[in-house]
Amino acid sequence: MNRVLVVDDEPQIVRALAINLRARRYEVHTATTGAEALATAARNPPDLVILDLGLPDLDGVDVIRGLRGWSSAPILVLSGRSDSIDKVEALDAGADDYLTKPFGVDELLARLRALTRRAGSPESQPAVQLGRATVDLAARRVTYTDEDGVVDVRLTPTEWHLLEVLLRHPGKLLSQKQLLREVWGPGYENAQGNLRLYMAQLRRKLEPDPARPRYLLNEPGMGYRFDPGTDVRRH
Amino acid sequence: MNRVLVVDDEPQIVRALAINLRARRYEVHTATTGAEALATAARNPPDLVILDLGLPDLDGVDVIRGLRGWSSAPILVLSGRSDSIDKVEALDAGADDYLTKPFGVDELLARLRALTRRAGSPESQPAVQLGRATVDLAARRVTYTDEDGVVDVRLTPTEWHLLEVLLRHPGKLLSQKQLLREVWGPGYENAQGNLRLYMAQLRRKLEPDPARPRYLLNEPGMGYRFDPGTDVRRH
DNA sequence: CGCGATCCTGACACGGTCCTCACGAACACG
DNA sequence: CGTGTTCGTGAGGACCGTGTCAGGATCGCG
Repeated sequence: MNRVLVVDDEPQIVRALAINLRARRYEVHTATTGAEALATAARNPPDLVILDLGLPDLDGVDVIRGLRGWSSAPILVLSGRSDSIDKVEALDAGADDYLTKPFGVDELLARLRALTRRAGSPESQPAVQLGRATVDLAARRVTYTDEDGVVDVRLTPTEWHLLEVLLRHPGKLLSQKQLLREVWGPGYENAQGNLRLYMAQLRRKLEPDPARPRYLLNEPGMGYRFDPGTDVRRH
Repeated sequence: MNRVLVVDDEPQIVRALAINLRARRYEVHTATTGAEALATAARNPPDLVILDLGLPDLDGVDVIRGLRGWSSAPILVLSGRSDSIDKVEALDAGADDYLTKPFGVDELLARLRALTRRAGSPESQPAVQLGRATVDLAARRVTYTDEDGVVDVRLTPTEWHLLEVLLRHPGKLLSQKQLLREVWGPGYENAQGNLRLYMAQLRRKLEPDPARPRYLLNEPGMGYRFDPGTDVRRH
């Protein structure tokens, strides 16, 4: 929940933002053109996008549409133009916020917090229990309480990303395509063998009995779902 | 998903916003003080809040906290002050957007659309009841409330597809051809045996008495219909 | 350059799902 | 009462999706 894509045609602005964000524990990827932005986003699907509208190759609105085609990550638009029409177009194309230059870094960071807060809202609780395993989304940490003490469980980046997507939609069934798009980006939608493999690894590391999963469930032909053990049904 | 609470101490601004919003089919409630805002919100829980920070009685941030205590509706803050510190405080207190006066109405409306778009997407839970069975289309999950607790019911992909088509047209009669074309695609329009089989499976899994269906009904020679159980005992 | 961790691909066994076929029941009609 | 049609139900085999393992490619790092 902290991978940010920064897109701006002025390298010094990108650098400045990246430094600020990395200091706040964000994982930052950058791009200076629209095409590069879409390619980078596909390779490392972001949880958050900071997008300058004045790009040399593509119209900013087209970049928004390109991202919205497969990602639902919040998009914060930066722009030098303060015309009302530009803002309306960008927001209606799928952007979530619009900030005109020059801006204060404090304000930018506050708006990013507001966006991530809402994007991750359904899961306001930072720690999720899977039997004996405890997943702390905020701290990025998994512990397993064995018979004699707590043990740290190490997850690879891809395992984290997959687990995060599942845990963010408790009880909801996610199709293979959805999962592949979220974690590996579009273009990997047919790499189902991949998904099976990482699901198996997650089960091996988290489930009490990996052979018969209780939390990371599969519905044949449909997809996967995270079933919180004793959950409060809501509607 | 369209009830808006407008809070501003200047009545003419409230009036102007209310007119604009009502013209766009929003249901508008208003308040001119912080206390009144909290009271009105409690009486008519809003889906969206437009809040001016310069209120006479309460600090705006306190109003935000008061709302956030029980509501997760998006809050858009209006303010005459453009200081960075004010924005950061409001956003970190739980506001979702911050707009400084003077502002364009177009921009305000576009920001409202962006907020409702994101807040409204995870909701809209269309849970359909079929007697003791509950079908959650969004989560793709079916539960059956037995004498002793809730049991998960597993449906195969084709069963889901067929059920989905039926539930999307409540009470409407659908011919065999329509159903076959929708679920199996064109070319299978004569495989009526197929349809009978899967209808039987759905009834076995969902109906209280599969031999005498109450929800998944057949009209001989015509087709099938989903009767949303208004508990009309027919005989 | 070597080493470890991570990521991806291919292959196989198993279980579930899908479809076809066949038969009995209910009903309308002459 | 016989006949035809339509619907419900059961059983069987072909096929697809899933879990799992092994092995190679790639990347980061000392």
